[in-house]
Amino acid sequence: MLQIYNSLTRRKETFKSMIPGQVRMYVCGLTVYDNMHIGHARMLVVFDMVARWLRDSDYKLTYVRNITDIDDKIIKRAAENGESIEALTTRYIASIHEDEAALNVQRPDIEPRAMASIPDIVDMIAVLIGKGFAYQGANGDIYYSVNDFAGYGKLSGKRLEDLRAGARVEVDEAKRDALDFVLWKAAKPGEPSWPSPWGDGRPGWHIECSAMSTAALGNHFDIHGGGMDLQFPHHENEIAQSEAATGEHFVNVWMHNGFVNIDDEKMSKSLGNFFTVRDVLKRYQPEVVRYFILNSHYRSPLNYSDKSLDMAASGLSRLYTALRGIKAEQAPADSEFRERFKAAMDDDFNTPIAISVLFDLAREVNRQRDAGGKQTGDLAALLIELGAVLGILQADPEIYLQADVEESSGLSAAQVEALIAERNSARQGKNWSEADRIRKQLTDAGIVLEDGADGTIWRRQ
RNA sequence: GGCUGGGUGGCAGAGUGGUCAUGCAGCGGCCUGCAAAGCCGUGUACGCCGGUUCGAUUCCGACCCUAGCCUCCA
Repeated sequence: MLQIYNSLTRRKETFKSMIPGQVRMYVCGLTVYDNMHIGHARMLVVFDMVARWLRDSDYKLTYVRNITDIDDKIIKRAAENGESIEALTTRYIASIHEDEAALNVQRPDIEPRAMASIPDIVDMIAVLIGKGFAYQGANGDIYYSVNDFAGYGKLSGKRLEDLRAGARVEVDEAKRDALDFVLWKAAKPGEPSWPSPWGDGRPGWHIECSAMSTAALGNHFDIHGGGMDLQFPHHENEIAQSEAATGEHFVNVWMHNGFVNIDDEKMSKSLGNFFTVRDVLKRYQPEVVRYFILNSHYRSPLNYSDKSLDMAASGLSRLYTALRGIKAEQAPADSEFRERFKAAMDDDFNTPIAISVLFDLAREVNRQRDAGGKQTGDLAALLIELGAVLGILQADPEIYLQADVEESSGLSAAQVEALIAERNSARQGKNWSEADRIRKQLTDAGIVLEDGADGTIWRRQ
């Protein structure tokens, strides 16, 4: 039985899908005006893992993740670059899709874009105005009236009075209440706009997700995800908009992934302390990044550093080393490892424990191999199969272990093999000092040699 | 100030009312020309102070420290 921590109730609950055997999930995607950083990668990998586990648990999943392609920052960036919004967003959507593919993140079933969803957005705003939940300010903007929605604050545990007491709430003459948020921004010169019953303009950010999720999945669906920072106000506002518009309960389970930190401080654009996925992939294989992310629980903070990535690389190498030189056979249907893995994943997607099961399984593979056991190939197949749920261990071990990255020490596979051949002829002549000299040269270049009965194999550190 | 979280062994990171997390690093052994990899063995970890209990890192209370949100943000 799958248990999921629900941000709405602040506890773990047994997951029960609305339609037996089917799950509908919406996740807030990226605003496309720059390359993605490791924090975005975490969100993508976490919900990819969730999607894989739901499918592995035999749910028919409809996974929707939006693209925000119209927004203040996009307009600003396009103006700075002197390019069109379309050119900017097209470029970054392509970049993000490339990074996703590198990280082995499967594409969502539906990837709606805000600009293509304007009619749905306008419709929802019209309903909100009609029901008295929204009004037009003196400046022409349409606002949501938080005082008219009784449940405002239920997701984030905030009360309107407390929010008003916060010193940083902006004062805006056009709003009836300082906490009211914009649904439709009246057109400004030089900015893109669309027609609406309230004049030309463009949508506010929050209404985009309400409209896109409802259009794709209906008024009421199973899971809504996103980063922890979206809980308030974005998700709170989505609830207010959608529930006011439809009169129905919006989402059953709210899931929020934790942040990636640098030196225990949130990684973010505004703090300027972020690492892009592209930069990190110059030094580490994408699978290392994926392993690093899944090696801690999705709700915990994750501290990024070279050291932690190095440690992740070491751990992943151990798993691949267990698979090295073994022909995978038939994964056993019944296995203690399989059961433990499932129990971990069913417990609110506890991937650190699931990975620990992989290590236990790798040890058993190694033992069996050392003992010449018949089950070696079967257990290796199981290790690969369970790895697939996490999106790891799917490469040929030889290829993974010898793969080069852009910023490496620089020895090509051919150079390594030439040096190995040289060393092996020295070894044949029992010229140990020469053999050790060559090995030292390789070690210094990050190449690890292993002399076995069938010859010498190598890998990158 | 309000609302959420978190403080675990050298490091990373789970978890639990009373023998095991797991990984990295370290140490000893086997193996090896020597290594590497692997296997075996190895570490009196749970912020502080009280309380409940036969027994608490795990439950309760206070305290200290820390992160996030309250403004765009995965």
